Amino acid sequence: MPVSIEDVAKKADVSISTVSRVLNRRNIVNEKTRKRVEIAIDELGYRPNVFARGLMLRRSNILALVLPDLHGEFYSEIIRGANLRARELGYQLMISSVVASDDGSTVLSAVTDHSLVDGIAVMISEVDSQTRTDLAKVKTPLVILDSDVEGVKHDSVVIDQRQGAAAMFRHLIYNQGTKRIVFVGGLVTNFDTIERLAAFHSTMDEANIPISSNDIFHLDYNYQTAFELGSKQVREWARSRASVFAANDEMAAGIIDAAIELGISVPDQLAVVGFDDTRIAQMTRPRLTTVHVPMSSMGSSAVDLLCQRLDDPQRPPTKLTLQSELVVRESCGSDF
Amino acid sequence: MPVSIEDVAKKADVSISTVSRVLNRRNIVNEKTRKRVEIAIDELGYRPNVFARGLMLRRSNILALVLPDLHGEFYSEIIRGANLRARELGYQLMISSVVASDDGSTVLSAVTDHSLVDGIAVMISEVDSQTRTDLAKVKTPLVILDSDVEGVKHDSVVIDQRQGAAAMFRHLIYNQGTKRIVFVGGLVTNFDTIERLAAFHSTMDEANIPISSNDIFHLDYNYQTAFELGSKQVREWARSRASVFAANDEMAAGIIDAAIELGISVPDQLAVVGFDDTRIAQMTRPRLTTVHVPMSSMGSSAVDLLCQRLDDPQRPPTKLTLQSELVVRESCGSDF
DNA sequence: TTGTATGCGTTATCAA
DNA sequence: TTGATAACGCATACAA
Repeated sequence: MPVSIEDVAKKADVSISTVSRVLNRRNIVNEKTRKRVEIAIDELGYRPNVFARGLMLRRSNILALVLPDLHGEFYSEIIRGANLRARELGYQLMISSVVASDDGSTVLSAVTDHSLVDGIAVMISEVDSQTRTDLAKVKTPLVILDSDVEGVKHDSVVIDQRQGAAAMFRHLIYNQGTKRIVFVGGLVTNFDTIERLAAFHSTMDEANIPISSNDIFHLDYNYQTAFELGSKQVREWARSRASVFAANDEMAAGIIDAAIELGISVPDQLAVVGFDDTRIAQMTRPRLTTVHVPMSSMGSSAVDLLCQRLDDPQRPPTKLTLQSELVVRESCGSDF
Repeated sequence: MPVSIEDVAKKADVSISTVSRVLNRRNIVNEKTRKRVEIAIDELGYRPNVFARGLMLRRSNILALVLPDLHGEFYSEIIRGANLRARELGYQLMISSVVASDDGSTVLSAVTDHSLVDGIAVMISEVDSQTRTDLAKVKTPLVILDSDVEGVKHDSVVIDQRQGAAAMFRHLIYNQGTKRIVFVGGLVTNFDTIERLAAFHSTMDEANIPISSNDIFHLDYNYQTAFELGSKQVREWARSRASVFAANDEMAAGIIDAAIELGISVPDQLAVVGFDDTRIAQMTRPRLTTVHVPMSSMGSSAVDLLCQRLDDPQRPPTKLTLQSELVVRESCGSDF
């Protein structure tokens, strides 16, 4: 049933090599016979068999994107960016995500098992040594997204979150006159949280504001848990005129809703800011002051880097740093 | 560099057929030699070449998921469900999405070009005849998501939205006493919109409430446009105690925010309901009354159907209907 | 400019 | 229970 290169050759009355040439290096083949072959290809609806071709070329034109989770706007934007760019460059994208039970190694193997992918973009948010050693073993071109796995000489795309976070803290401190900032982050082991926490400490130091360890919370990036935390804490926070820095927009939204439910006005009585600048940021009331993270660019850049390496394997490892940017909207207030 | 089945054979001092047998039909091979082969495989870190194997088996264990867009919670949940199930069943998932400029055919060809996928799940929201004829040509196992392409005898997964939408309209009419419902849908050509509009008409007929054509709007499923529409219309709607049915949660959120911005209370002065039950539904204030659509089930069911067909190509075409369900929360009010 | 022949790494058939 | 060998569909070095 499937039509092969041989069928085309027969129909066009040429050899299979000629057909192959028409398909690949069009130039060296005679204008007339080329036409004939092309017609045959068209009429037969011939499509080269990817397996056979892959066997020769050792290329599939498939890229893999491995994400820690598929939940939420953040990841879907990365997928979107990656997918778009991949198509532009003539690649297909395979998606994989870590299931709860997985550890880093499972994921990688899940993808590398399919030796067919030409390259893999992996987002690593939790950096443990297991993942690190696993990664070192991979021979397929690899791009690390988000976090930076030291000692592994792969390409990577990272966000300069320290700078974005610092801009946010400074805005809160110097423009809004905040004297106390509550930090609501993700897990302690989460790379993003670590980075933002670092920015938190340095900026507060710089402003000579002490940080109470009671003002640092580690949640899970979800609306619901943030809402629950907010329900308990929001009164006290408001009383001391604190500002709340949530490490993503969802948690910010959760805290805002908790505050409103308790009759505390945001931003008048409590400033709450987010991170990422997902669409949620414009859907809350007040709209979120947040830090814009170029999510879809992360995806497309990862694909770019991957393709560049495929074109030139000798290329020295590149670390691409994307900027994050403070976006001031309403939730941080402007007059207290 | 890549270790082949021959290397393993040499190391284990057997023929390649024995190695192959160990890999596939373990039973017919002697316990001792099997052990030897397995050790060799392990030590060499051998992984069968997917291309060569695919060439023989005509199977890649890759499924494709083609979506009209990658924006938003709705699609990402479908991807999530599909991805999870695919992994459970030992498949990898390839994602493709329609870019704005694409028509239906481009998408399909983009995937089918890679003759390597074992099956394709396509979500079709806009049904035009072009897509229809294109689909008919595809010989790869196909599952149609969401809409129902008549005359094409493929498997499909659809949502019983009429029933969910009808439940919503009835709730509005009989429980909430609404006398006027404003319908805010997507494009006129959009399958979901068509279905829900049908439910709208029949339920209103059933209740003997006339529908003014001025009360039917066709937007684009986005927050922003809904917000803009709301900003213009919301006063008038509230004045006549209308209820607003938005065809997805995002638009409902947009309208609610527009209302609130104009000092109109939801649901006290205006009831607004959504559709889909994405996470947004719980993040608005008031929380959205909406219709739950089993998004991740759509994804996983599509994968299921695909795999079932792969196992049994003769199987008669199956149409799987997933139920939608009214979820009453706060935005529809309960006392007017 | 075109055709012939070889090999890519598997699985499957058939003999041993 | 094992091994030799023929496909699978394609790209390519080499010959014509």
